Order: sequence, then structure tokens, then C-alpha cells
Amino acid sequence: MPAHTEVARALRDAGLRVTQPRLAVLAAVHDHPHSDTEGLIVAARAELAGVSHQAVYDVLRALTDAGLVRRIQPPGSIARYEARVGDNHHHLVCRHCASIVDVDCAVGERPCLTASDDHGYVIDEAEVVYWGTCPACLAGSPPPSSSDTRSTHHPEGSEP
Amino acid sequence: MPAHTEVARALRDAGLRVTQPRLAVLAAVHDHPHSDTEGLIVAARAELAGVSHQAVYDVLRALTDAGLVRRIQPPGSIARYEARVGDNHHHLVCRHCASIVDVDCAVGERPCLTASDDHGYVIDEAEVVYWGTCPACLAGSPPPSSSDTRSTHHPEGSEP
DNA sequence: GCGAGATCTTGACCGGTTCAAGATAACGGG
DNA sequence: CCCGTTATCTTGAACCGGTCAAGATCTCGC
Repeated sequence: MPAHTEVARALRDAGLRVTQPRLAVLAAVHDHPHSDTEGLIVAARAELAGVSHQAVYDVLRALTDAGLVRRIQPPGSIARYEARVGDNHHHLVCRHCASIVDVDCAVGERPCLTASDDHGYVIDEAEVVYWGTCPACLAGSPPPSSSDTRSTHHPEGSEP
Repeated sequence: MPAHTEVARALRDAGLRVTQPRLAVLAAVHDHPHSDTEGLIVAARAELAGVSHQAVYDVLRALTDAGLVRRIQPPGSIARYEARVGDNHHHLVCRHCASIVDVDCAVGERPCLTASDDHGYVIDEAEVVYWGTCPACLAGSPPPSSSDTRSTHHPEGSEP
């Protein structure tokens, strides 16, 4: 988790004004990777009491547009954010508890960027989501209830 | 689009009761690949007037659970469904108009199924989403300005 | 320090999806 | 072929993540 000065610099470099809510939210995203918006609101308020949820939404959008954070949104789950950007990494999602971990692209570079048939589309990104079951859920413990992966509701067994 | 008898058989084989709403919805999914729920409701009502939207939601869930249809849900967009299941194909999504086309996996088999580090997860599926711009949007639509719809995806004119 | 304009607060609102209770009808057994 | 059981459908309303809008506040360049 970078110091405030560093976070502030990142904001300034991105052409964004440096405000308390932005510092708090950006720090929160760094501290809680893969958190949902709700969790980030809580985390941001821990540092800056009273930030409106609307401000958090606005800030997250601004940061996302600026490329400082990345929004990930596994189908069936709500929006989550992470501060790791710029590299070609993907995600591994547990079907049961919706926990997320980072994985680097399987083949090293970015092989999936070339589709077999582009249908005339101009492709600029290939996103990969690995679905599976995490070790905790494999062991039989239904709710891992980690601080980070606190998802409001589980994706009920839509597909085993 | 299969005949009704065929659709009915698919339902029965999946252990589901054969009902009018299910026949209508399943046929609708076959007829309108990549449609959203709203569109499927309309399509289903064209065949069976008066189906409740709730029935369509229930049926879609049942069909999805049974593996007869597949739900796809690009981040920032609403749920869509397709009847092509069982093969290893992926999707190409336009950032501007959210249109979707099918693409087969780039390398033929299923290379993306192996992550570089599985973190102890048991992976059962790798989903690939290609992002880009469709030919129509490339040609006709003059985007309002620079910032593309990356991440904060606006299906249509909700920009300033 | 000052002013213009971006950003935050407050509070209402929206659309997709789900929940709940009762009516209906599909299917297996008699 | 009829009946009872029970999954499924209808109706209607709630829910929830996220957005919109208006006005107050703060940042930053000058």
C-alpha cells in the first residue's frame, strides 16, 4: 500500500485532481484487491469518515477511466476492483464462494488475443476468466468468509 | 430451429417437464442467439401470448441449470442467452453497441484451460471474452469523443 | 488570494432480477 | 382414463446495485 504522497502523485500524473475521497478510495483498492464496491465504501470510510457512496462510485469510475484501477465483474457477481493494471493477467474465480485470485496468462504472452475469426471486429483485448473451485471450498467449508471476498450474495449453483 | 417435438424431447431428456412456456422460451433462444432477457420475453410471447416475464426468468434458469442454454453476461451488460452449448466457443463483444458474435477458441483445442498457476483451485472451465469494435460501429458511428466505453460500458447514448 | 469549474453531498430514482403466495397443469400410479 | 402430488406458472411487489440531478464545496492555475 503506497504512501499518500505516492497515491497523490499517481492521481496527479493521471490528470486527476487530488481530493480526500480519491486518496481514500485509491488506497482502499490497493489494500483490498478484488473487493466489491460495498467493501470499498467501508474501507474508504475507515480512512475518511462520511464519504458518500456516490463519491465512491464517481471516484471508481474516474480511476477506472484513467487506468489506475481495473474493474472486474464476473458474471453473476457484482463489480469488483483491483489496483493491478497494465499487465496481461487474468482471474481465477471460485464458483462457490466467488473468491478471486490473479493468474498470469497461460502461455506467457498474449496468445488469446488472436481469435480464429475476427468477423471484421477490431479486437483490442482478450479477457480470460478461469472458473473452478477454491481449496477452501474443496475442503468442504462452505463459507470461507475472508475479509476481502465478502460477497453480498453467492452465485447459487447455476452450474456445478 | 428444431421442431417442437424435438425441443420437447430435449426438455424431457433433461428431466424437465414439458410446458408451453418452456417450449416457447427454448425456441426463442434458438431463434435469437445472444438475446437479452427482455428480447426473449418478447420472442416467447410472439409464440405464446401472455407468458409472464417471471416464467421466462424461471425457465431460463431451469434451462441454464440443465445445460440446455448458456448464459453469457459481459461486464457492464445485462444477461444474454444462447442455445449453442457443449462446444468450446467464446465470444467477441463490441464495446460500443454490445453486439456479440461467436468465435471458436483461437488455438483449436482448449489451451486456455491450463493456467500458469492454479493456486490450488480445481479449474473446470476457461472463458474468453474478446473486446473490440464491430464493423458497423467502425463505419457508421462517430463516437462522441475520445474516451471509449472501456470498463464503464455505456450500451448507448448515455454519454454527456 | 481568487475565480472557474471539477468534484462531493444529499436524496430520489431506475431497471434488471428475484421473492412470495396462490392458482394451474404435467406426469405417474391406480 | 381419472386423480393426486407437486413442479411450474401468474400476479404483484420488493430488492439491490448502480445512476441521475441539483446544489454546496473544494482544487488548482493564475
